[in-house]
Amino acid sequence: MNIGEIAERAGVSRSTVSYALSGKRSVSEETRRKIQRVIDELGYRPNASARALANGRTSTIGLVFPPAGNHYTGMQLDFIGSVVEAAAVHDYDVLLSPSGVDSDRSFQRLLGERRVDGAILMEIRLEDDRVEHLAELDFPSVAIGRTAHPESGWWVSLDHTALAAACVHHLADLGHRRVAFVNRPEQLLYAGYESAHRGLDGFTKAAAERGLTVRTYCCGDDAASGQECVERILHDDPATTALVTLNEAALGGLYRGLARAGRHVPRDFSVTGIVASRWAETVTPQLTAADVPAEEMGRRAVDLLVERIEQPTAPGRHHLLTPPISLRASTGPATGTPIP
Amino acid sequence: MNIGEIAERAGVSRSTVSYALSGKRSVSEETRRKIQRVIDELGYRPNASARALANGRTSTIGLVFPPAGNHYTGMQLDFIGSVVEAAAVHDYDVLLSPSGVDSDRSFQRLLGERRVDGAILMEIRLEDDRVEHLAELDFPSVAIGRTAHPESGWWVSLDHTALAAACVHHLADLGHRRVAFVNRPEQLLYAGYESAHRGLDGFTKAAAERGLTVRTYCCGDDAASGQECVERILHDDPATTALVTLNEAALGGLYRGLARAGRHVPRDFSVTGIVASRWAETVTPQLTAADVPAEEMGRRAVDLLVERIEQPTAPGRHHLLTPPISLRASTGPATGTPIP
DNA sequence: CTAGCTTCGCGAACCGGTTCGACGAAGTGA
DNA sequence: TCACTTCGTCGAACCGGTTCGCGAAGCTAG
Repeated sequence: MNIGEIAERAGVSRSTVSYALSGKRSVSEETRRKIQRVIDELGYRPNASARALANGRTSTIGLVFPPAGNHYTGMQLDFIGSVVEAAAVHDYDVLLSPSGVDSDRSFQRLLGERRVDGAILMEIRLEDDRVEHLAELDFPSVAIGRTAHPESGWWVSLDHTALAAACVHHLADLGHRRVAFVNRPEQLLYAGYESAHRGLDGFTKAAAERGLTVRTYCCGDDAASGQECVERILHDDPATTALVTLNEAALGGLYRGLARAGRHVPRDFSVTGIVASRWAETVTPQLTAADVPAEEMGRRAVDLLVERIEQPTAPGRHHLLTPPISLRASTGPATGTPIP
Repeated sequence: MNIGEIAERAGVSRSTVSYALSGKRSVSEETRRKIQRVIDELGYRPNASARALANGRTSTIGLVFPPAGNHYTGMQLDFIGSVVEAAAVHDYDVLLSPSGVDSDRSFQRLLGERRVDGAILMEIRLEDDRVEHLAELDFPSVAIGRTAHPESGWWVSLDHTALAAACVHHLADLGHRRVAFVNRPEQLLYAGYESAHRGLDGFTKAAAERGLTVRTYCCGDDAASGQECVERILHDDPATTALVTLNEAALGGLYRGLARAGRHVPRDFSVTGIVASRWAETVTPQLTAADVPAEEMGRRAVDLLVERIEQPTAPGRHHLLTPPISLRASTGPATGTPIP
């Protein structure tokens, strides 16, 4: 069943049906009703491929998300969900693209074959060839995160520098003097992931400012690594009384490691970091943290992308978000007498 | 840049280029090389919409997933990831469709407009009009979960009945006599979600078989609800010594509730259920549970769907999975002297 | 030498929409 | 009454691929 059949049954031409549907030229009320009746009767819907071919737009956006090898974090999940819902509001579908092992291949699929009108990129690196590549091609895209040269681009990002610094200040205000930083895995840091770098940076600078003694660690994205990381921290400096993390997936393991070592949170040891609220509330005691507003970020990314798609000449726009620290139950005043 | 330009530069016709690419007719080695050189030079890739229009296949599968209002669980996340990766192996892309508030609308988009060659449905109900609707249309689809009439369909499912029963037997073997069941939220049970129903069923029957005293509860998909649910359980029957859950998102809250009530896991109280291993390992003590093999389920669902798409006449196939219970640290022998 | 078969390439039709130019009918103002 | 608009509709071209039928050239066999 196609537009020709509708036209035939309604006794009009194919173009008239098209105009009746799109409203791009006026069609008399009478013919419009005749056409609509036939459409309703047959349950006709225009073929998406044909439409995309004819007018050059697919009404689909690509979501380039990290490979599963990296375990997904809760934040990514919330994010995907919010992108899909926001896209639906603008009448776009979302095509998932694994930027996994063979990222070139799926990139080619999305862009080269023109499957999507624009793309949202996750897991941005400071020097990100994907971002540069897309900018060169003048292909609409919005990054979740900023590269080292964010001035002119389209992106939505957390201010990891400021958030990590806020965590440090919070701990310093509570009297903590020896603080550890638990980052994402080593490979990600080496690969230049911006959140890992900027978070580390913000932590280090703020700690220096407050005269804290710090150690920084990389930690795998799972509970076992988190536990092992705490062991390393307490081994390297048993006088450590607090940690800051942006590794959501390791959080449960960090708590377990502290419990095993006999450190009570928050009495003997404070924990804070940058984590989606839903997960911060899952652990006991609930985590005092800068809540990642994943839902808002997804929505804003889609809004920006749609804007970019619809007016290709517009200058770059972006949102830098700095959510406040939500005080929950995982931080407290330093006792001054750490367990030996 | 299109196939015509390639043809022109290579000095051949458009059809020859097409055949050289698809290999559906023989093309001399010499012309093939000439064409390939031009293609490589220009970085040509055939337009997906045009191809889809011409041969009637989009090389895309739809993943119909639950609305975000329901908080996503970790299992769903792992699942989405594995579907995307498995699809990529078969050269399919994945289009996400929120079956949210306006599920009809997005359904129409996917199927009516022929955006996808087939669909994978999540969050199946015992009486699921989507499944029936697709079966009537003879549209290729695979369900994650089975309806009340699963005989002839295409699906991949956990045997929630058997798994819940296995949890009961595990607890009964440890000597527990008073056991609670923590289900998904009430609305989902009422709506007929199959995992909630079959899980409850398996639990109830096995408990009767072993002569246990049981109470069953519905619980929201978040930590706060989990905590509150434990309070209810201990209020209703303080002699309860164990619980079984298939509510992953409430798990952290269940643990917190038990800790608040002064019940030590597993000394005073045992917890088990049906949960993805990654999340079972996040809580402390780690959860003894039937591990949801989300990755395997996603892969199998895609394999089935591709099979169904490629041979439309094949009879229904399915996989019913019953992963074993992984013994971790959250269950132990009943003490016989519950805390008053 | 010619009939018959392969191999290789071409042109045209087709998939199902959108859009442009043209044209007849009706309406308007002088 | 005539020139000029406006309105509603149609036919044809186009988007960028795929596929079918045909025919030219080259080979083999009788």
